[in-house]
Amino acid sequence: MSSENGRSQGKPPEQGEQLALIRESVREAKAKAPKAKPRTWRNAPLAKTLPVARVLVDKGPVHLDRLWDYAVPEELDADARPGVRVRVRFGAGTRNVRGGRREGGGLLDGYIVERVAESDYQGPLAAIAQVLSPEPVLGPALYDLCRSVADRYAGSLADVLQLAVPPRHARIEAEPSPAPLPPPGAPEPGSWSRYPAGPAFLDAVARGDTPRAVWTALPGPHWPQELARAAAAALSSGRGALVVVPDGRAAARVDAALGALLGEGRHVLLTAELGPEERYRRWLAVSRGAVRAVVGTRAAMFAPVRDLGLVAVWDDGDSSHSAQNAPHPHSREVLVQRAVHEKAAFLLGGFGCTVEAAQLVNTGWALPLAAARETVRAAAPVIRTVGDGDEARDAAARAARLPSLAWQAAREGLKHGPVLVQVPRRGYAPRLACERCREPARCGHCAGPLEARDGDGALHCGWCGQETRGWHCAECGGVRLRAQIVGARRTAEELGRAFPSVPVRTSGRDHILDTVPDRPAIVVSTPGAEPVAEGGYAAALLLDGWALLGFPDLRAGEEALRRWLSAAALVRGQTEGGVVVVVAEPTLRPVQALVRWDPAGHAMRELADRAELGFPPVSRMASVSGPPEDVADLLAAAELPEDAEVLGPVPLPVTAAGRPRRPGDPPPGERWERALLRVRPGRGAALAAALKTAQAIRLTRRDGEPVRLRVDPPDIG
DNA sequence: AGCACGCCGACT
DNA sequence: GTCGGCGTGCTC
Repeated sequence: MSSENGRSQGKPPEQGEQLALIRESVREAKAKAPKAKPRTWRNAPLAKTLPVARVLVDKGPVHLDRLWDYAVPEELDADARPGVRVRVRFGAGTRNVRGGRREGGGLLDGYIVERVAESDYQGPLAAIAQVLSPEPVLGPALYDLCRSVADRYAGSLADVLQLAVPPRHARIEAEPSPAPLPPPGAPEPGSWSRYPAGPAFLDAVARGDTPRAVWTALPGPHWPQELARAAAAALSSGRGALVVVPDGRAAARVDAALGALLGEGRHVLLTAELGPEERYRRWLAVSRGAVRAVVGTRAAMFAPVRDLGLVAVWDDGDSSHSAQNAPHPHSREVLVQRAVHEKAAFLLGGFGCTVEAAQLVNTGWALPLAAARETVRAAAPVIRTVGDGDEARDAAARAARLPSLAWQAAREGLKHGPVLVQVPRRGYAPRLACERCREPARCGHCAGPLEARDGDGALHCGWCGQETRGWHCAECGGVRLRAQIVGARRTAEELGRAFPSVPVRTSGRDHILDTVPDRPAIVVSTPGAEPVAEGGYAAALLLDGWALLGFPDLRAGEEALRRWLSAAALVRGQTEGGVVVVVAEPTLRPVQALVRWDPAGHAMRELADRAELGFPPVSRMASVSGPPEDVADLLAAAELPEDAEVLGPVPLPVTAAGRPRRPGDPPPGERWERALLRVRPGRGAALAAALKTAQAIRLTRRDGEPVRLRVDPPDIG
């Protein structure tokens, strides 16, 4: 890790510096104009000090992403503190009309951002209509955070606020929060001792320093306790801690670990499952400083933890770290910003390693935190690979559609404990098979699985990518194909027949098992839903290699490795006889990284490739999508940074009618295009600002449809 | 987004 | 004259 006064004290990879500068210069220019004495239409009595409130109007016109000055009437002076929710009149109807004055315009919700003595605005100020609640929910730190997140993602402040500030429940606000407990003592390093730099990281956090680390976690069940200890170290320094994990299950485990370490009352769990009222209750406890430590899913990334001492993210490669709502901030990126702005320590951990994490290390912004090679080797299971084409010789293995090696590993493992079988998620990448005899459709060049991309009828090999024309079944001569999705249930049935004396359990999207007992059983699971085995699995079979690696995405390899590592980390270490069999081409890079248990090395090599190709995160990208003429319009109007490269636009696949639409897809039947914009990393803020400005101009003039902007588009490739 | 103002042609 | 088309610009 690095420390605040250490060598790696650098700039974060991306900042809203550019926008901040622009705003600053606008403010300076305005400051030269004589400031008017604040006056209202009716000359109503104003607050004696700081009579002007700078208000962020929520849900106003999207492009009016700025603060508005309102007068603070004397009777609202006490309640109208920075951060409170207010209602204000906003709209053309509020203006003076001829001789008389009329109050028109709608009442809009907003937040007081600050109170100032004078306004830059020359005209008469409208008065704040109402203070909705005296609770200051948008404090200065949270406001600054939302502002910089909006800037980075070319989104509006109001959109970010929607993610960051939960809706109000008056009844909950009326309840008092519990009294804050004194800081706990510094925690023992515990299993952090397995990492050479672990205890030092913990010490630095406990001392009040701000070390930053990218942590490659050892396989096994210790990570929730390790995250809890890191959080406890921050608390012991008198500061707060925030831990963001991908899903509710992981959050519950860290929550339990925090409870075991700190008792009750020093931390809260913040997840969507709580329901709006309980969530607001806990959020308020954090906002009021009654609780200093938070663990939660992505919405918790904005949690207004007081005097933040540590931010931590677990498994940042999991796609649920990206918010579903515009402008789609990613918890890793938001917490990088918070670590810098709020001067907190930073811990990014997982079994895998994303290229973005590798980039943080590569730029020297964070230091690697990993165990010694021999510690890793002992803790990890033995990994064996088997090509998908391997013929099974045993009849039983063939019946279960398992290669011999996988079948043997399962049979052997079942003598010692539960065996995990990871299968592709239904609909993830449908495998094609002969409609008549069910023989899988294979590529004529390399025997890889054929896939139908884009639904345009063309068949491509999932391995070598070559197109196959005029397919016919090698077995029976059939010419019609069907999608053969072998889901968890079918696999479970087949395995049940192959191992009739062993119970078979399944865990998948709709029915997730948390844990399984330490007894022989076959546990079939889709990626991400793997139950924890109490004594570790004796073996695991990873059967979805072709599906994961065949996915046409820049991250396919990284994502396959991440899912394999997550499953394999639940298996006993090799010293306890743990074995993993992965059905995938052994020459492929992610497969080799799994065999060597070297996620960080894999990420570094991926990063080097991306650098060569100019792909993110070595460059910064944004996408513009919409009807072709609107995309062209916006690109023509935008004053892009000089070095910005425009790739495309290219047509997007048309959304088929009736098909469930994923967010970001064009409306059914519409022909949309997408352009990608690329700049070097330091210019990301300038790119976002240019796009946002161009979009705002379009919205003001109301020419054409608004286009969709997305910074860090997820599906490049 | 709304809403008002303003500068044009056709109507009681 | 003046009613109302919608193009343009502002909203503290």
